[in-house]
Amino acid sequence: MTPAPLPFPALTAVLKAAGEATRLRLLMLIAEAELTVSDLTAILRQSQPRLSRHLRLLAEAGLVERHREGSWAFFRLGERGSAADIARALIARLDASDPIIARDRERLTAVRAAR
Amino acid sequence: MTPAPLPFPALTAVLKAAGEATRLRLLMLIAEAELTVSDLTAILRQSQPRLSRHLRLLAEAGLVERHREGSWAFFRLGERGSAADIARALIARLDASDPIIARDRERLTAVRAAR
DNA sequence: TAATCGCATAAAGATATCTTTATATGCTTG
DNA sequence: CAAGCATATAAAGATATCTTTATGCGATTA
Repeated sequence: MTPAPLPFPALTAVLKAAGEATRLRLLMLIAEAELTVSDLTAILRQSQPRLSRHLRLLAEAGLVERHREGSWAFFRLGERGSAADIARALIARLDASDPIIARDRERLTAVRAAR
Repeated sequence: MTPAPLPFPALTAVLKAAGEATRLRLLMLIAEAELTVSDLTAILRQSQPRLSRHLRLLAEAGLVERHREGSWAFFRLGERGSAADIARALIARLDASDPIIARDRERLTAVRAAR
């Protein structure tokens, strides 16, 4: 099954959203687990408003989905068949041994363990 | 054969380069034919310095290759196995019936006919 | 219910990116 | 070789994006 084609403005938005270091790191993490904003601040060591904004941009581009549970906001990759397929394809091309990514993943493991 | 993985900074650069409307249009066109800067200015109706700059950014990200022939600069997609594979994958997800893209392609046909 | 937690958002400031304008260089052609 | 063509690049101005700081609000907890 070939992926659903995106109109030009939608594809531009997806790439613009993914083409920023912090947001790409967020995508990598969210692809591995459903995570909350505070999980992500703990992993990336960046301010909560900063990450909230980046997460909003990712959601607006259709790359991630947000769902609230009580007071937490969980993020996960968008459905298969959506723009998030592009995120999956990109992640597959990322060198997992890259130090930035490897460190983020270590911290992700720590955060998950601390649950 | 799975595509060569990119380090995190390289992937960020690729997405940043592709995530801009004019550059994405350039990629679409260059994927179809080797084109010169003046071909591209005729198709996109944008100024020569503007396109030269966008082309440079695409080349720096490894998406396109430039080669000079006399006084012309031809652009084509980068080799298979390089970052340009991502460009190919993105193009495959673009809705070819999108009006912007369709119009660009018509003009591309006209430019090729005028050779 | 008062205090805290988790999150969102807006305003202001800082930074980056984009576009135009002007100019330079190397071909090519008359 | 003079003129025009194809391209590149830099400076300046315009615009967009990002980050911090401040604040608000609903949910949770003491």
